[in-house]
Amino acid sequence: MTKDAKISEECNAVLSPIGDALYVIGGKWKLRVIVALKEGCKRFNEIQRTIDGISARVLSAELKELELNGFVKRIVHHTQTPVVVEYQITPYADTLSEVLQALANWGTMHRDKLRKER
Amino acid sequence: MTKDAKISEECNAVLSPIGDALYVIGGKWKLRVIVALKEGCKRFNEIQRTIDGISARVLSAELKELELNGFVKRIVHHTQTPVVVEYQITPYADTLSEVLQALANWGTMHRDKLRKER
DNA sequence: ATTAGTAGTATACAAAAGGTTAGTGGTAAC
DNA sequence: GTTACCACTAACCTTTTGTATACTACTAAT
Repeated sequence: MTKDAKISEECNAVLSPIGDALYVIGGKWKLRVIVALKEGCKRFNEIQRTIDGISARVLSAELKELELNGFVKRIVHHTQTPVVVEYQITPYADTLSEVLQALANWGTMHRDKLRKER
Repeated sequence: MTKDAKISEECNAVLSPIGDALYVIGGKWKLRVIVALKEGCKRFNEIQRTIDGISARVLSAELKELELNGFVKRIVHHTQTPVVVEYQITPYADTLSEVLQALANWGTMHRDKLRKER
């Protein structure tokens, strides 16, 4: 096996799961929406107010994708009019806690580093 | 303090560091490039061959950004012509190991789950 | 009666990200 | 002598992502 092929093989053992992960939770908003739901947001407008800068159109699309991937459950309460819609995180979303923790830790560390450098 | 304001405050304590992290290492390619370099890739074309689907134009841009953020060092060897360029990961890139590990673990788990569901 | 809130969708547009193709100027292998 | 490798870059195009505005249809507060 050539050197290149060996590197490539080892690489892909790490690259492809990371690719799989980024495929579902990558992008600007997905993790943020999950965090917002985790922290107790349930209603559409509540989520939008919490996540700075997200538009209704994008939030709507993100919620749909997250539902498709099993992170979120959409519950419609027909008990009264107008309809009340509630979004719940599923237990599967909890499997992301390590990823979220690692990202939050690193983000905090990185910001501190930038502050000291200036 | 209202309920919404409280949720919002707690949320942002987690959301803003995650936002900071995604700002520098978010996007389709950054983490992949870092992994490739970590695993021993050093040369431009070698990296491009390893990361499936990346174009020279995009790789070039990603490497520049990574250099700017202190993850990568670009070293030009003028010893011979044509010039040989080497990319090295910096120790700062190692601070990402927890994030990478968490993502790779989750990606592996997620793929297994999808395989079983089908 | 007006205003705001609910949970979105439709439309149109702008910006960002990424892909494709071609090309540089040299060297080294077939 | 043709081809391929090296490390890119420029120009151009497409796709993705996001923004802004308006709208629905109903309720509750001012």
